[in-house]
Amino acid sequence: MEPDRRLTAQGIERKQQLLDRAAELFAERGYAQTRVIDIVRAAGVAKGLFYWYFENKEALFKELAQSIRLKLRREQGAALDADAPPLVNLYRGTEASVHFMAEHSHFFSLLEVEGRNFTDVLRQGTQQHIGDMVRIIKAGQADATIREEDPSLMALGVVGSVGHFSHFHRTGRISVPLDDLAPFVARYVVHSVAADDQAIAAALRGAAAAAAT
Amino acid sequence: MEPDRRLTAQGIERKQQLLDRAAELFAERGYAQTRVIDIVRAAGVAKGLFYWYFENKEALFKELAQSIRLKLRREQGAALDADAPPLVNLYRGTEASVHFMAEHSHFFSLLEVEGRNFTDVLRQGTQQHIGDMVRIIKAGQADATIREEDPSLMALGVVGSVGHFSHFHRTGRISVPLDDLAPFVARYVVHSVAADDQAIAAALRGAAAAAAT
Amino acid sequence: MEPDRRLTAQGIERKQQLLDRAAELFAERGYAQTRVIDIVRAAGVAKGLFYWYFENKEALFKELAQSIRLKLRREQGAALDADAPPLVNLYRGTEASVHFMAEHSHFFSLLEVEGRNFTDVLRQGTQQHIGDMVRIIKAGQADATIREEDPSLMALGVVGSVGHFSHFHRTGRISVPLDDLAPFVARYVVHSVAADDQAIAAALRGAAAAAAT
Amino acid sequence: MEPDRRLTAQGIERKQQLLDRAAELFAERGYAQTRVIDIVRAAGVAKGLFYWYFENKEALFKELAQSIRLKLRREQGAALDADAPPLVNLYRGTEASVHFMAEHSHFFSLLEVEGRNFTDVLRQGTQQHIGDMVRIIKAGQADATIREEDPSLMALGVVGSVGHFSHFHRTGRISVPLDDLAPFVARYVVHSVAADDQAIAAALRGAAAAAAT
DNA sequence: AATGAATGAGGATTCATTCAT
DNA sequence: AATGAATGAATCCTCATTCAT
Repeated sequence: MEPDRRLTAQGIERKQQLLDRAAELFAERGYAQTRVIDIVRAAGVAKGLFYWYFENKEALFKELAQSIRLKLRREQGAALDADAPPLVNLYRGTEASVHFMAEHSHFFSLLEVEGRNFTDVLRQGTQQHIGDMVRIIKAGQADATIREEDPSLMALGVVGSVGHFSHFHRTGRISVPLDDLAPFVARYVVHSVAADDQAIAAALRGAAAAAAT
Repeated sequence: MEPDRRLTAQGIERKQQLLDRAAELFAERGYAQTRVIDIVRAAGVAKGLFYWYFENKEALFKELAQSIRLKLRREQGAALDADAPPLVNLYRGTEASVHFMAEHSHFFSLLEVEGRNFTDVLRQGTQQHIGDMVRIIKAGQADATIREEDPSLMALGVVGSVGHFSHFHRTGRISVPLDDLAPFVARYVVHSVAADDQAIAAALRGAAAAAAT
Repeated sequence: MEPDRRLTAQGIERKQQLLDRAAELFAERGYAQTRVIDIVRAAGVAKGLFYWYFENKEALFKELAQSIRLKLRREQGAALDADAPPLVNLYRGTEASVHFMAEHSHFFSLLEVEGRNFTDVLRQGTQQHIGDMVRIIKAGQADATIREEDPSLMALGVVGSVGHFSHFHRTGRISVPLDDLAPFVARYVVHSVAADDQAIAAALRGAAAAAAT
Repeated sequence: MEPDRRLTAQGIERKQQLLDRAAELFAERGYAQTRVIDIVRAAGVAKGLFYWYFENKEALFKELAQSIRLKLRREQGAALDADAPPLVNLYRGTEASVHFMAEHSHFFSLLEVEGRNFTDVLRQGTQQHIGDMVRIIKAGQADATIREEDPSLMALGVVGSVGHFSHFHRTGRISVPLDDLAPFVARYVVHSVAADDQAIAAALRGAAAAAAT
């Protein structure tokens, strides 16, 4: 009816259970194919209880969206280091992103499966990420290590590659272990945007050095 | 039960009507949110007729999938030229693909929205495309114009980039006109996989020459 | 609309085809489970043609009922011979009935399956048969070869036995060949109604003698 | 999907309500002519509840079949007494069966109307009954009170007679009161199978003596 | 808080019948 | 006469949501 009640510790846990199970099921089968009864069963509670914690199925979905939004936002800043050379930063950020997306494959599956209903989250989520990328790319163009093309397009290219490789890894299309895949993707995007052979060589050296620390 | 009948010209047209309207509606709202009655209304026929042409809703969906698969395959073959240097082939194939996907954004929206239900189509559809890419990449590695990395991964990178840029274009995230975007993407993937500056320069020159013909 | 038209020879044949196929299918699966399309397919004609010959599905059924009614009536008188001793008559009539029902198992299956819709046929059909039986039984009671019980009940017993054994034979429950079954049933009903051992012995002797002719 | 839940007393009652109403309606109009909504209306509950208790319409039907089967089996065991002389046992069993079938005419109408769909139930249900009969008949042949004929055929004859007389009584063809009909049928089947006059006389005496207890 | 029974709107599918050719 | 495409009423079943306990 108007679930907005103050919850006990137990209640919070229960609710989280429901959210988590729902996220899994939505990611697996999609929103429409997941019945409320599937969710409550997975969470081991009675059907009626669902409506104690959530107004309805859609409300749960929105809450899920909100929580994903938060999670993404929290993690994002961490990956980049403003002081490193742009291409090295790009390399390391990419490597980190691939790892991050693999760890939360769950959420990203859901985002993909129900992308239509997550338009805003996807926009907002990538918005910031892309903004970061654009800044790095512009810096690289300034010191001539990144080639002169529309920075926004290149940023989309980078973000897209990370997303795609992660997707393929998540869905079993790529069987290469994550620890090999992440540096591969990093090299891949560096090549995609770098100005020339020299810039590439320097970036890879820099990344190796940073990793050695 | 049995729709597999031989159809008259009129019948083929009617059936295509239904397929087209369904594709539109599925792309707009998704499979589950599209009722059979919505499809027949959009096509201007009675509900019962749907079942004259299709076994059921799912069968129509599969036929749609099949037709997309065919379209892709047909187009892909045409784009490539076995005799050209690998990187030039890659360039031109990429450019063509971006155009093709933009022209059929309809279908590709559907593929994305209902990807989960198209798993097999997507697999099979991209399978061949990726196979072509792998072959090109291996040829490039043989003549040292493409760098030495796992060819399958690089192929996925190329195919993924095309897909992602197309998606961004389709969803309005990219406002650059298609005639500028396609060569940009082609350059982008050439950079992603090329062995060195020299190979890139040669490829771009080759592509320009071919285009001038 | 108003199929009552004068039919050509071809037309009569076609119509009979439809009736025959329908009878088979109704007997196999029942009326409701038989679709019009099943009937026309079995008869090898187009669906629309059905309605040229019959007002609708129910009308066909009624015509079928009518034709069964006629067939039964025509056959019935033939089996009995007024001059023979009652028990011999009973014996021979029973034997003949078992054969007759086996030959037309088709119709009887239909009668059973759709008994509810054949109430009148069943009534009328058995009415006469039972009437004949009652007459025989009364004759037997008059000459003390059949025991003194309600003649109608005994007649029902005899008719019921014939029907039941035929049914079991038709449905494969009885694997005894028809030429053994028929005399068995005849003996069985003679025992059921005969007054005493002596009457039975005489009847069996009489039947054997008649058969020898 | 899953109805197999443990039910509360209330639930059992509700479910029985549905079963009973369904049995009535099926017997009246037949399975196909009875809509789910007719059943729930007759039971005074909402449509959806039907599917809480039953997987689907067919499942209810099968459960009905099962319950009839059980009822028959239970009753049949009770009617027979292993120690009595075979023909007496036959007499008494027959009498009891006629009463039983009259009391549950409901179910038996259903069995007849939907016999085609109850094939397995009918088989299994009568299987045991006939098995019992065969045993009795063999015992009777052993002590020479039942004539030497195929025991299975005779058993079918006995069971058939009971069924047929019950049917005629149920459908109003026989107006004799049940308390007169039952002994008549018992006498009838005794005559059908007995070896000779002496055996019959003994059986009738035995049955009368047992009834006097 | 918790349960699970109860409700009913919504949507897919079937099939007798009609109709244009 | 004949065809097979077209129609839509009828019916089964699903599932989100509500409710009594």
